[in-house]
Amino acid sequence: MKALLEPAIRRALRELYDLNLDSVELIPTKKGFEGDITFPVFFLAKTLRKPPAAIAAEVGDKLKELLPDTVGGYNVAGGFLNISLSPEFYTRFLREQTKRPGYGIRRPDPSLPGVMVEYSSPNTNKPLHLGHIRNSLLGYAVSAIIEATGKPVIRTQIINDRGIHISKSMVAWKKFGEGETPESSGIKGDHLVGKYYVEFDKQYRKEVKELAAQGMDEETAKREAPIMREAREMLKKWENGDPETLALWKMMNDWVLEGFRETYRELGVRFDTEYFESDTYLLGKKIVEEGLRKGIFYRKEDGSVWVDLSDEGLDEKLLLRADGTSVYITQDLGTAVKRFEEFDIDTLIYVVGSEQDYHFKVLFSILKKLGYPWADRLYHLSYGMVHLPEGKMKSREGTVVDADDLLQKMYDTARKISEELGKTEGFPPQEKEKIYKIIGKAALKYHLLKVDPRKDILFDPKKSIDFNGNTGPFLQYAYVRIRSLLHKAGDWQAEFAVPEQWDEKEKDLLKQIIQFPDIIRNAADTLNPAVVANYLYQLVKTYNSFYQALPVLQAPDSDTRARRLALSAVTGDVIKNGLALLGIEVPERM
RNA sequence: GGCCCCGUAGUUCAACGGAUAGAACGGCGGUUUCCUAAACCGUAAAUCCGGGUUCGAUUCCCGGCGGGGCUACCA
Repeated sequence: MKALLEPAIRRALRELYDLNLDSVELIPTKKGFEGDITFPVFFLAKTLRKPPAAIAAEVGDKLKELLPDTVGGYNVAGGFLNISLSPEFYTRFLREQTKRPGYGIRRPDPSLPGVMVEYSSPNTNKPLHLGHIRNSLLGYAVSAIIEATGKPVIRTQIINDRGIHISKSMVAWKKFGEGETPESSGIKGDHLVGKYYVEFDKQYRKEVKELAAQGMDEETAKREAPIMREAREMLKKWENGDPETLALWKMMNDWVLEGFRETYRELGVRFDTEYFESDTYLLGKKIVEEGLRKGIFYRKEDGSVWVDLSDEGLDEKLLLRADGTSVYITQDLGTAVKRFEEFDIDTLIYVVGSEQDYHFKVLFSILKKLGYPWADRLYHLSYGMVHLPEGKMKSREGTVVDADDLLQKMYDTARKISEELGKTEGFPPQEKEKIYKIIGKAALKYHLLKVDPRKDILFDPKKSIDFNGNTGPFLQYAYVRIRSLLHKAGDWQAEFAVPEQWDEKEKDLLKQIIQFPDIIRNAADTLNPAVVANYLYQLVKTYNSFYQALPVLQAPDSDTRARRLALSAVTGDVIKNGLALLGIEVPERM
C-alpha cells in the first residue's frame, strides 16, 4: 500500500510546494477514525507557514487528482490527513488476490545480492536446549522473511566441534563409558555425549574438593585436578593429529550431529550449508598471522598475539594464545572470510544471544581493520536470553530445558487439549498425531517468536504454554475454519460487483490484508519476526469478529456471498503465508 | 569500577516521535436450535521517578532508582 501511496504523496508535495522529500511517513488510520491510511502533515507547517489542516486539505485534493481510481476521499483531523481508498480499488484488489495464492511473498531473485544467515551454532558436547530453539526459530524466520522480499538467502550454522568442551566428554567416556554407544544404550547420540559431559563435571568437582581438603588453594586445585589435566592433554593430542584421539573425536561428534539432525528435523528448521570449527580455525590462524605481518596485530613477549581496539572504546583482545592455539574469535575470523569466498553474498547476519554483543563488536571491528570490503555489511541479530523464574538456565544445576523434552511436552499438551475438546474424534490415528505435532509446535514457536527478539523471555516450565488467546493454535484455528467454509462452499467464483457500501467488518479486514506486504518489508528491514506475528494476530482477531457477525455461506445475496468468500480465502492465504514465514505449518482441520 | 541492554495493567506481551497507550492470560458478566465456542461480546485494571527537547514523548536526551548481561589465554 505504501508502495502505491508514498510516491503519489511525494509527487503531490513536489507539485504543490516544490518540496522534494526522499520518503514520507504513512501510518494506518487509527481505529475510530474514518479513513484507511493517514499522512501526518505537522512537520510541514513550519516550513510552509500554513496551518496543518490547510496543508492536509490541499494534499488530499491533489491526491484525488493524481490517483482518481484509488483515492476515494479524505478527511482532515487536525494535522492528520486521513485518506480513504475507493470501493472500486478494494473490489479490484480483492478480485485479483483470489487469483494469486502467493500474495505478499516474492520469489527469490538470483540477480539480487545474497544474504547469509547463521543461527543455532551449537557446541558438540551436549544436546540442544530452549536457548537453541529460540535461536533457531529466529534465524529460520528471519531467513524466510528476507527471502520473501526477493533476496536469495543461505541458511548456515557453525558447529563448534573442537575445543576443551568436547575433550571433556571424550575423557569421561573413555574413563567411565565402558564402550557405551547410542545403539547399545538406546540413548540419542547428543544426549549420550551430554551425559558424559556431566560425568566429567561430577568427577572434576570431586577431585577439586579432595585437593582442597589436602590444603591446595582453589585456583591451583581447579587447574591441577587430574581429570582436567587429562582433558587438556586430550586437546593437545587432537591438535597434534593423534589418530586414536581423532577417531574417538569423530565417533562422538557423529553421535552428537546425528542427534542434532533429528532435533532440527523435528523442529522444522534446516540449513543450506554448514561450517565446522575444526575446518576453519586454521584459516583463522593464517588470517591472524597476516594481520601480524601488516602490523595490525602485535605479539607480546610470551608469544601471544593481540589486537588493540582501545581507539574504538574496546579493549585489547587476545587472538592467539602463547602456545599458538586459537581462541573463539580466531575461528570466527576464518569462518567469515571463508563464507564470503565461497558464496556470492552481500550480507552476513549472525543470530547470536545478546551476551555476545561485545564479542561481535570486536569481531566486526577486527575485520574492518583487516580491510575486508564486506566488513560493514555484517550484522549481529542480538536476541535476549530465555530465563527461568529462578534465573538463568544452568546445565550444572540441571535447570536446562531440553529441546527434545520440550517438543514432546508440547505434543502431549496438544493431544490432551484436542481430545478434551473432542475436536479430532473420528480422525484417522496417523492424522491425529500429525495434527497434534503441528499444533504443539505452533504453540511453542509462536510463543517464542511473538516477542521482540532483543527482549528477554521468561519461561516457566511449570506453566504450560497457552493454546488460547494470542497463540499459534488460535491462528491455526481461524485458518481451519476458513478452510472448512471454502470446502462447504463448493465451486465459487470471485465475481462480484462493487458493493454500494462495504460492511464495516469487511472493510476492517481488507484494510489489514492490504498491509501484508508492508509488514513483511518492515519485518525484513528490522530483522524482527514479531512484527509478522503481531500482525497476523490482529488480522485474525478482525477475521473472527467478521466471522462471528456476518454470515458467509448464508449471505443475503450471491454478490455478498462471493465477496465474503473471497475475503475469507485471501485471509486464509495471508494466515498460511504469514505463518510459513515464522516456520509454522497449518493443518487443514483441527 | 567501566561498557551494553531492559523497566508499560496482577501476569505475559503490543504501540516508524502521532490522535482516546492496544491485546492475551487471570478476574467479573454475557453469547451455541445458525459457516468448528481452541471462538465472539461486554467490564475493571498500567507507561519506575525527576528534569529537558518538541505542535506532540511509552518512544529521543540528561540525572536518579530497579533488573540483567559483558568485562576469560572458555566457546
